[in-house]
Amino acid sequence: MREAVKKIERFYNKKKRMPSFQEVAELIGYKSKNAVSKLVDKLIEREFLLKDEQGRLLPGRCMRGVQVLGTVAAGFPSPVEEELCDTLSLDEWLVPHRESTFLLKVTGDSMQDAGIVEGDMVLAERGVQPRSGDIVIAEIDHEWTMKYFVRDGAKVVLRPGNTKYPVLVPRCELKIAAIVRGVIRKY
Amino acid sequence: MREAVKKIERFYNKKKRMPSFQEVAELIGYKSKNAVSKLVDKLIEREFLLKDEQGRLLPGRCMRGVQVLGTVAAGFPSPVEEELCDTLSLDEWLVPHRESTFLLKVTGDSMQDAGIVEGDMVLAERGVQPRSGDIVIAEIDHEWTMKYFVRDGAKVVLRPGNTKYPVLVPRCELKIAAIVRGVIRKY
DNA sequence: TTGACAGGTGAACGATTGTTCACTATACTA
DNA sequence: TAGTATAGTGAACAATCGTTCACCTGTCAA
Repeated sequence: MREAVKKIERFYNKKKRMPSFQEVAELIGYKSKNAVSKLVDKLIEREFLLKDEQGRLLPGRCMRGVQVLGTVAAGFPSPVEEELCDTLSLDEWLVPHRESTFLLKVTGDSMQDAGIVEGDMVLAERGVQPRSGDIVIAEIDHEWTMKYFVRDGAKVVLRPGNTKYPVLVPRCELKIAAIVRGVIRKY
Repeated sequence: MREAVKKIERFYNKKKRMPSFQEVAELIGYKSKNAVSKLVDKLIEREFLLKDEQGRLLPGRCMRGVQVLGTVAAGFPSPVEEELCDTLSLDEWLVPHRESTFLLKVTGDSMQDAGIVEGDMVLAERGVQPRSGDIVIAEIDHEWTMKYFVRDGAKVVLRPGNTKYPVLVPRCELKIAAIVRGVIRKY
């Protein structure tokens, strides 16, 4: 049962598509597609799988993404609780609009107080109106930089997340290219 | 051409499976599957799509994931360069082993010098041998915490990423549950 | 001992799959 | 003006799809 889900999952990760009923049969060791049909019904009930309108298999919520557990400081979930956990696809969670989103590598330490350090990847979204306090990717006086976007009365300034650096006041022009939607660091 | 890719991409994101040739025809406005067949051949050549061994469509590298651009401080890519960019699936990039990886919400500020602040999500992987300098999720003297794992001679200590807090030396027992593989922050 | 039931087999079904062929229309080249 | 790719149509093809039916096992409770 649980074993079958894992095998289907492996198939999906390798081939990047869901198996057919016949392939599931071969995967598990069944000799009949009917056995698969009954198994699939149960897996759908437990949300491991989905079916499209033509009966083909689709990955359920449990097939893609990462398990989400509790919090670090507030204690660690027991193995029993883990079974009840939710799963989350990083792509779907972090990237609502694929076309206008892109990834940018960070250099410099001008945003380190915001927890963004050299080597981090930044998820930025184009074509969104920035609000005061947002972190933005901007072109100020023909130079590209990442800073806090702050509306100070009628004026707009770019404030770094590091007291070592000065607040930038646009002299001739300020173009907001994108706002930062997320930060990703990989060790 | 580019339009067709976008329509297929939308189909894939919505239905979580690739369309059949007939569905592509309806999507684009073709009345013949053969027209699709010829179009697909070209899209495969440009790596927008793939085919499996049975001729079905698979998402190519360009269909999933986020565009990766240059660096922030080192200048901003021009629109021409963007076309040459690579794409990256966050799930595949950050989660090599789905079964042993999980997501944990961070509370407290004990790792803020490492750029991990309250509210961040931490990607942790179970069952890996920690090396000195790794950030780990550990149970020290029956309490769960996230700290640097430091091998100090023969002894092992847990060092926080914040000078406000003391270095933890395990009194009775220290269990390393997982090592931190990544940090994710969403605004 | 009997009955019900869950789990699996095997075969047949219509529907849909991707492929292929002959054919038409448009656009561009020589 | 004739010739040649390019792009799309429409129909036929075998193969595969998921579904469904009757049937064969065990297992467990009454």
